[in-house]
Amino acid sequence: MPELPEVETTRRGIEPWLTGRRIERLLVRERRLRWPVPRGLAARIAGATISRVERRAKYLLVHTSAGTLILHLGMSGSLRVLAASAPVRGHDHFDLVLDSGRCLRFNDPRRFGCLLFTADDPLAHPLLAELGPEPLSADFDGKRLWQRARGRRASIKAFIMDARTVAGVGNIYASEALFRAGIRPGLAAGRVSRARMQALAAAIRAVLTAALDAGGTTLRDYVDAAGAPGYFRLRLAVYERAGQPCRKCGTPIRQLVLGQRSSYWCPGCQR
DNA sequence: CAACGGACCTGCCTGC
DNA sequence: TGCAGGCAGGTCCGTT
Repeated sequence: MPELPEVETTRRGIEPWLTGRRIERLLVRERRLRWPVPRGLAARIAGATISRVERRAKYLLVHTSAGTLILHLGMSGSLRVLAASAPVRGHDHFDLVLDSGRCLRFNDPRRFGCLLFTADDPLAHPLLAELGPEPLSADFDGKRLWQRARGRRASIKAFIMDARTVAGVGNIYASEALFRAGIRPGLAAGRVSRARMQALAAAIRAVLTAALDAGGTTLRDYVDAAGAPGYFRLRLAVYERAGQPCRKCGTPIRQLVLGQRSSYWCPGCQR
């Protein structure tokens, strides 16, 4: 799935096509997503005007005059802006049809994504209320990371992938950020020094920014709003590079499983 | 509370 | 060739 850079790339791609448009209708072909698409949502949203498209963590929030659509891409989801008449392909689960003749089409083979709705403040929605700070915002720093890690015995990798610690860091960028910060992924979070947490916060910010500049990472399914892949895969230092030489020191990259997720690291560069 | 395993789902790859 | 098993970018939920 899409982690923060892929979701933000999607947001930037769809936003100009959506803002100011009227929703003609919501066409749901498959309501069985991570949570069922709410019954009656189509009737509720039809005719509403879209005011803006926001991202919080890996959620996309489509603000409209009727309320806010809450979207998540799950592991394999993507959103594209297409002509409303474009031929439907497998796993095209819903279209948000706009008055421009185009539609926002959601495709998700694994159906881990979702389409929900709230008429209230979306940031107060149960799925969003407990999220940690945005990593590219000013209220995210190493001091905060360090304070939260006190007494934690879980691995530093699992710790930074916990959305309550920091929002938007998934499996790829967790490994990549730890490589950049020189920290072994299996180290207990509570044993990482304050100085190294500062380096880690900076590394998270740097890797997400670099990935964003490259349009994200495409491993399998991800495409942006225009159907194009992201090119950060070419620049991954460790992710899915087990056995290959570290680009910095030549040591073979190692793979291990932490919290049921594959993790990659360089024994030469990471302590 | 923190930590862990299971659950949700399809597609693709490997090995027997 | 066919089939079982494992794995994949997320994250909620129930249990220890």
